[in-house]
Amino acid sequence: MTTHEIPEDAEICPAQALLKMLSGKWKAEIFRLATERPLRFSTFLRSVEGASKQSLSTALREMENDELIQKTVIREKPLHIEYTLTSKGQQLVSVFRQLEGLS
Amino acid sequence: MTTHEIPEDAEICPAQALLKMLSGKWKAEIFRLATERPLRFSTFLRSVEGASKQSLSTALREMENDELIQKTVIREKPLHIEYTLTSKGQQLVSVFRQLEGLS
DNA sequence: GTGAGTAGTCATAAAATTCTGACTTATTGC
DNA sequence: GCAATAAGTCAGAATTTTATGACTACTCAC
Repeated sequence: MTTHEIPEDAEICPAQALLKMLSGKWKAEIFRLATERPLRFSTFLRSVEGASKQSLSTALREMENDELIQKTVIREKPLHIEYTLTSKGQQLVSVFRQLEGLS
Repeated sequence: MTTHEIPEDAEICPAQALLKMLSGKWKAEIFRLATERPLRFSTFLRSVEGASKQSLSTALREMENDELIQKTVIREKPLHIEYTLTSKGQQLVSVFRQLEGLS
């Protein structure tokens, strides 16, 4: 059968793709916090009630793959990791800010 | 205990609220189709593979409550119902269009 | 080398979301 | 009245997402 392969992930609409990248219980919050300051794994868990290590870990990895955030190892007093917005992520911020004007 | 009531739905960020309104398996697609032409219940079910009556019904009701779409009874040849974007919904379209410019 | 802090992974359990299929109500054509 | 179309609702099943709790690995201070 030379089925006319319907692409499994037929994302024609960029906005739709973006919504998918930020869907899930914690991704929007992760993104928002990362706009304010570098995000750390344990800090997020402590401050955001209800979130689990597992979900956070998965969300961070997916957002990294989607190039919304990036991971940096900080070799300092307490060695740790920081997640910050990529330039792609930063670009979204200005679009989101416009939303705050609307009704 | 006069707990300093942490509002259960502390949606301070409008962008976050919007993402929530468009989260779920079919809402983005519903929204996108509604930007193109009035949306009908059975047409959606026929054209979008995998969607169930139940989910569609729920999604439409929620989006109506969120004032993204509105429901109109069309008293014509085959009496039917049309879902169209509200002005609030329309406003979002221009914001989404900007997304298409980004990487 | 022991203990504390940071950042995870893994298997399993619980919870939330979505689908299935039967049934309902209203309108229209014959 | 009878069948067809449109737009649903409802209970229960299946699927997907998220949470739990135990455990690992690395670094640093003592």
